[in-house]
Amino acid sequence: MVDSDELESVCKRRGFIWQSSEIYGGEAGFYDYGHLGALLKDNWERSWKEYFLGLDDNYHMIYTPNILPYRVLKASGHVDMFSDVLIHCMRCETGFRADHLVEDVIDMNVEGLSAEEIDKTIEKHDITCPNCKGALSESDDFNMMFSVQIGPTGEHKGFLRPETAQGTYMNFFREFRALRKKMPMGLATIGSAFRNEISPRKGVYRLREFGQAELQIFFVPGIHEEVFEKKYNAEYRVNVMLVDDDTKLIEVDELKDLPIFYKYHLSKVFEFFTDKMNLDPDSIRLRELSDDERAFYNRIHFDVEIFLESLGGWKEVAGVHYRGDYDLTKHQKESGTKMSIPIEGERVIPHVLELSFGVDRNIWSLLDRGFGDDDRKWLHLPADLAPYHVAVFPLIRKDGLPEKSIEVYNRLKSRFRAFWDKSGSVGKRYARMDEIGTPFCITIDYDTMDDDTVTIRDIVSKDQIRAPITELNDILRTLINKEKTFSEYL
RNA sequence: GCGGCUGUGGUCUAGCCUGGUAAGACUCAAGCUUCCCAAGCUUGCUACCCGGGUUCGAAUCCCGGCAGCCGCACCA
Repeated sequence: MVDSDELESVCKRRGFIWQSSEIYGGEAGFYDYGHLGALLKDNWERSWKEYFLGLDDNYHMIYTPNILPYRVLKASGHVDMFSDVLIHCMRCETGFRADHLVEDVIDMNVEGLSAEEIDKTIEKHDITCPNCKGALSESDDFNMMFSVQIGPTGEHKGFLRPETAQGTYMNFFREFRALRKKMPMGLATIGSAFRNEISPRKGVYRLREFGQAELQIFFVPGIHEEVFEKKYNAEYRVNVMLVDDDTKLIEVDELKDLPIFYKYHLSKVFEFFTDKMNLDPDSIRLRELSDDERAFYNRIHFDVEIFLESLGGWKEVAGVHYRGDYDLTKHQKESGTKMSIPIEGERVIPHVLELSFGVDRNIWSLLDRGFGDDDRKWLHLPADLAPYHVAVFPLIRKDGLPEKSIEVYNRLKSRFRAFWDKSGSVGKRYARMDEIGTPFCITIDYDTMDDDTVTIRDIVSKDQIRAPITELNDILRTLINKEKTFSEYL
């Protein structure tokens, strides 16, 4: 059982994550990454890039701005759809989402209606507060986007982007040409997105500014799927929960109604969590969303959920969304810029498969799943993601051991993220490294002074091996890259 | 946004009811000690969420704000 108070305490004490602007009392929905959190986040992002760009030679990274002009988000539908019409009872003050209230009472689809239209509907059907039958206020449009004024007089309206994807969609055609018209094409990006959540809570899980890592894959169904079919492994096993069903581990090919391009990427996403984040398959599931839960433009939608005790259960950390041609069609129509590509003499607008990851939620998952406070407090992180790969200590602080340990540290620090310490006892230093997830600790003792060998201590087992200083680079590299396990060196 | 609870060194807590200039544990830093898993010793840094009010005097009582937790609502 993860003690989330203890985990939070470690995060603050050691330098991972804490509330932003805290010296002024803080503001809900914003978090800072300290020096260890920043290392962990950078490492996760690097691993994500290596893995997902590695899926295909035509998958690439791009970066686009945080601020988008009004017209972009008008075209994407966010100005109209990314908002809630709120209403409250004038007697008992209870607040409601106006569209839900109207739908409950008169059974009509009010999606996309403006505040004025909803007010008219409420008046027409004489709808009152479901709690106390009191009269309802006029409804109020609440858009989840942060608006910004661009330019000296603010004459250009814009928004902080509510998702990183729109910047990518707008670049589809330029990159299609720059990449010499090769399809399928993948454009990935990592960056911040902003949503003015009504009630951000649960630490880093619902933020107003958060990181997204997204890969948008462009292709034309029936034309460009061969690439995926070749890579697809029907026997790959994934943990899924279908609508109205229990969680079960099955071969991905048993997901019969899904196209291969979808199953291929779904299984690769699952593999990222098991192989790169080292999460137990039992703690990960792919959950199919019902029609109600899915955004209207998503044709197929599975969320990746991880069981996080600190947040009370299964929590969404990523999603695989088949968005069809919705986005490119909208941008072609509103911008007047061609988004279609020539296929057998016709022009076709490509479809999009989106792999979307919440960066902060993924970082939190590593901390939650990795934290143990049984006999000791320790973090079990994948070695290549840990803030430090290796720490170097003198066993005791005399007889030249500290100087020798600095020599070893200097040999390692250009190749690894290394840390050197001499304060307290060696046990204390191991404990400190346990707490921040440093997988390996090297100790210089009296034998080192005779024969230039050192001990390497493993965070998981606390076992030690003895190795010559000259072999440290190779041993650490094979351990961090998982070419060999620690026990194979025992 | 509504209701309930809460806010004290880096972390976690005591003190608050019954106003009189803050205590402990751990952590951290410097040093001593120490031949492998938070030992011990010495010294040291660091706090009453913010603002206003009552009072000779406020961590303590009152009001307002902010933040956090729980519940409701929300989560394109």
